[in-house]
Amino acid sequence: MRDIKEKILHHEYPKMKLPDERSLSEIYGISRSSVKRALDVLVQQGIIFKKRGSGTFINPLYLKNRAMFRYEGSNLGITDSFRLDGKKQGIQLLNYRVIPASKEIQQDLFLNENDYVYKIERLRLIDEQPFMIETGYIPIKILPSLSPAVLQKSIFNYLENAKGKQVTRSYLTLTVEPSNTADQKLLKLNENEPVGVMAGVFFLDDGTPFEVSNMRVHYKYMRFNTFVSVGRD
Amino acid sequence: MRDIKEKILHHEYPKMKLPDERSLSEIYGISRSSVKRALDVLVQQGIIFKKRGSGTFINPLYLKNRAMFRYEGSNLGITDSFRLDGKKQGIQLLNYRVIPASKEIQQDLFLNENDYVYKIERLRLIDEQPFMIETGYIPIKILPSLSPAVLQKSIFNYLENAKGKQVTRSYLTLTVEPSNTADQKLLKLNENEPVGVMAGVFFLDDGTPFEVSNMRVHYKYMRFNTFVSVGRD
DNA sequence: AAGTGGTCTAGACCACGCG
DNA sequence: GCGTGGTCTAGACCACTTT
Repeated sequence: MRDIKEKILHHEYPKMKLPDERSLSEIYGISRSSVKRALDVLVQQGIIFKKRGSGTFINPLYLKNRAMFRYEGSNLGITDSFRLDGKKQGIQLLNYRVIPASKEIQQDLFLNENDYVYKIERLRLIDEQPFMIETGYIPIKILPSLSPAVLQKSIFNYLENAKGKQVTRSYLTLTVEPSNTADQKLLKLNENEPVGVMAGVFFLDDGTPFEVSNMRVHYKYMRFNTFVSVGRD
Repeated sequence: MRDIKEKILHHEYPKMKLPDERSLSEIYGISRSSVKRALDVLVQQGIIFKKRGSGTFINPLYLKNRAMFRYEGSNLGITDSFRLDGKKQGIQLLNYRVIPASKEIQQDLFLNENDYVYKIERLRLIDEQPFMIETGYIPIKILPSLSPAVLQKSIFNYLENAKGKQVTRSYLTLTVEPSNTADQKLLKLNENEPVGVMAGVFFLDDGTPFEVSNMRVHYKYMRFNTFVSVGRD
């Protein structure tokens, strides 16, 4: 997959068409099924598309306008899902305590009756400008040692560096709401200025639900790019 | 896949856990590979998640979020992307004319200097309730015959039924804005009630950019579910 | 050690598009 | 008719979790 992607970017398929799957399987010395798995990922990323009976083609738009497609579902979490290019990020810890997991959170994180979670409220800033209020719930059994110092930085980075665990997926619901008084105060909004809300669960690479998060985002900073493809139901 | 989805929605897996893949393959009399393909789609849709060594679990958030109108990663287009379970949809044509494509639209739709596009403004309703203002630009050369009658219904369906072309992908940017006076009037919003904006391009299955669209959605009807996974590059 | 998902294989047969 | 992608099979072996 990596090799084919490279070749596409380096224009090594001048006819905008890939070799057929059976040839690719021979070229790379792998089974056709494996070729299919690889190509299906590229389809998902919008890089190629397949036409039954005709072949597999490179999406010209991907080459012409790579910037447009570059989210590629490959950015996740706060640290890089917002366009922070070179801007200075800040985190202000608003509140932080350990509480018993509510019924709802138990359900979302697959916890038991007597499991505890951190409740973490943070204000995120970019270039001194507050742009997001984040409320997160993390099971203490996943991160038994979480200090305020760590919470001033990216929890995801901490997880990866200190624990070798990666946050690889999230299931988020995006909605829109008028701002409430807390939003207005913390995010410096007027009464008629709204927030975007991203709420959901983050998962570790092994599938463990890791955090329930609710993010209220200043509307000017709320921007979400998505490449949608039709599913066959 | 359909059967399992049904069972999930009808809470027929009370432990939030599916049978293991080998059992499913026996239950349905299919190979384990086929079970995997089916489950992988449900994973992609954020309905379930898998934990190697443990099993396959239902995403509790998915059940919670089965609210009214959803725009899912797996569905596209207006007609079926919003889950309109039994509700009556309406379309009101606000405005409709042919204009030269602006520079920006030329770029987005890969048009030439002197190409023309339809500019189509429509108000969408659900159960008599207006919920979205839609402004679309479509090249006349793709749909030379577009009548107001067609515009009262789904353009995507028309494309598929009359022209045999399918809209299979879109690239959308989601943002949040305070409502303007036009929004307030058409969508029956108060001054401090916002709209969600979905703007982007729709593509045909052969990769042709087909429509530039801007959708302003009543905030109560704006709900976007997304399952993000980190790409392995 | 047993159970569960992850990856991969080598092939069969089907459905679609095109010459 | 032939070449192409689509679907499916029946298994092998690996990696991780739980008992």
